[in-house]
Amino acid sequence: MAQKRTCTTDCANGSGECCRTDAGPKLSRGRAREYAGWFKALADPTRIRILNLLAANRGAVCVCDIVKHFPIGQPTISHHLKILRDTRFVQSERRGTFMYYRVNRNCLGEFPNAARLIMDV
Amino acid sequence: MAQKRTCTTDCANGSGECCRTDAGPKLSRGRAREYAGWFKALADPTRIRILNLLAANRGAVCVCDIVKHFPIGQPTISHHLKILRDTRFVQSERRGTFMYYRVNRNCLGEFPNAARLIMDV
DNA sequence: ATTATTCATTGACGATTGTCGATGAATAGA
DNA sequence: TCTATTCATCGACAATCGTCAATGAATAAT
Repeated sequence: MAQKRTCTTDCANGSGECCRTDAGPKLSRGRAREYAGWFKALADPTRIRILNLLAANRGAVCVCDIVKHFPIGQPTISHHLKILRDTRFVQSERRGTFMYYRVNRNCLGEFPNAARLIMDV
Repeated sequence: MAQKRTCTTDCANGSGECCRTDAGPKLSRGRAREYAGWFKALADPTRIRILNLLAANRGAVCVCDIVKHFPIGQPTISHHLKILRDTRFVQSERRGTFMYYRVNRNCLGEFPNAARLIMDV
């Protein structure tokens, strides 16, 4: 019978022995799902460029103008805008028949916060 | 014949008229794809919690210890670790039969940079 | 009212993703 | 060498995603 080998996960106490009390994730499943959904909204090149387009324009931009800059159809742009709006990366406003979108600049500050919460303590 | 209506995308010059020169995305398709791939690596709750687990442990953690903390199989954990490693969110190191993973803390600083590049200028 | 325009929604499709079980490669002890 | 263990890879499956064409709701001009 072969002797049971043990891994030697480094402990915080620096004992160098196998860490029987190694820490699990501190983030709850729910919060992880929340963050994942947030990152998922940015996990598409088209959405990133839509966001970048909105940021490049000082004011709000109407959908028809957004569509002009992409080689995909209007329904798809609307689909992406909905995802960005649901995750609060953009805000929308109606003016008559037109829908205007602008980037939500508050989200910029949220990035470092998210990083800290995931990667720290 | 109905008169053509025009949208009134806000111009930087504040003219209030339809902005015929509204800016397109500044980010190239290639760079957008690069960023999207980066965010895509974080677009899954399990990967976020793996990252969080690694960050919660001071030293490196071997795969078998990671697996203990999740209700999914070892091949799936390995799959997620590969994605996190390919995107440089984690680093791996071999010690005998065991593979040890640690979080790459440099990535923390990259978050604000990415935010600025996407949402600014 | 009628017509034209903008934009969101629907249903459908291929492609991608997360998961699994099974297998294979590498290593260490007997 | 032989056996046991760890971990990565493969093939398969259901679920999700990005895209499209078609349709619908809302608004404005005639």
